[in-house]
Amino acid sequence: MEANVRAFGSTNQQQSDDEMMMITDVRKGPWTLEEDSLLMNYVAIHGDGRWNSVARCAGLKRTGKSCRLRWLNYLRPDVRRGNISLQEQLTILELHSRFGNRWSKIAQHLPGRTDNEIKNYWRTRVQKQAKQLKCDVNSKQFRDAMRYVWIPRLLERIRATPDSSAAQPLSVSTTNSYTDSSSNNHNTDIASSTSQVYHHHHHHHNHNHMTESGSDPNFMPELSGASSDSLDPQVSPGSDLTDCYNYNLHGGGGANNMDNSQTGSGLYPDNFNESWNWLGGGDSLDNMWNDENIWFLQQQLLCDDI
DNA sequence: AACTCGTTCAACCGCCAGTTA
DNA sequence: GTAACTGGCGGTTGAACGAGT
Repeated sequence: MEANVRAFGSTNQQQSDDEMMMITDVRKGPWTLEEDSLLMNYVAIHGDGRWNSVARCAGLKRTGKSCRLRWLNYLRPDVRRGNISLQEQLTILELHSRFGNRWSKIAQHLPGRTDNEIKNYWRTRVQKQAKQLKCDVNSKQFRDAMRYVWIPRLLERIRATPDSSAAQPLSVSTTNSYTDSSSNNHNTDIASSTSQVYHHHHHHHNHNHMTESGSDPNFMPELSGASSDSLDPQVSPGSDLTDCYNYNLHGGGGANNMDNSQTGSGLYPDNFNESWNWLGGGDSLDNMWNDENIWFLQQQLLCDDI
């Protein structure tokens, strides 16, 4: 699995990486326990930054970039990995609508989360749903789906969730303890030190029956004040956005702004209803845009100005 | 049991902007 | 001014895993 690969390339940067490594073999691939230990110990003493120097002085046959990535995404003390809370999901959706694929910008508003994790979340969860809806993740249809469905439903779920009832044991490492993180490994032979890969899987399908609502077309700008910065981290029992789909556009008898006139106008793909219906559900869809919800949004606006 | 397939996520790559000599 | 260096970013890849058959 591990690979000692002679670095090569045509750019100046890659050449500099080569030179930094004294034209020796550069290790690539998963980090070993020993490498993590070397890096953590070095950073603990000397601090981070100057990553090429870190790699060299710590005795790691890694590029500075690799060390930086490992530290930022895995080893640093405040990194959080694992289940993404409802608030975090909400924040990601909202911030992505504002910033697009500027993952680091989004990550700034999610303490402990890395741009890499948010990017992975988006690609694996959100883009998957776009694919199921047979629309492009950047399409208006999909943006509207987020605006009118996911975000209202997330808000509803957040509101409906007592402070701790939605929280599952945080399956993330909140410290840089190698023991903590490795304890989450699945079938990883730590002793072999050939890989130290953390895996966790979300297989929650906690299909709550929530209300859904259509909403003000200006919803997103108003919601733009929301930020997880001001919210306690919670862990969603299901970070999969499908949890938010559990409703029936036409069933359940609820009012819905995504009515036939909209779906028939090309705003939503032909299979839109089917894409939602596969999740089941059938709740009342009205009342989302009631005073309480507006109040909730206003509170979020007050909490943070991004 | 063995195989295929889909999902997840750690880690890599190329590019670029900022900094330094 | 500029070439080299460094770090940050977004896109992509592929190994590991679970589920399904």
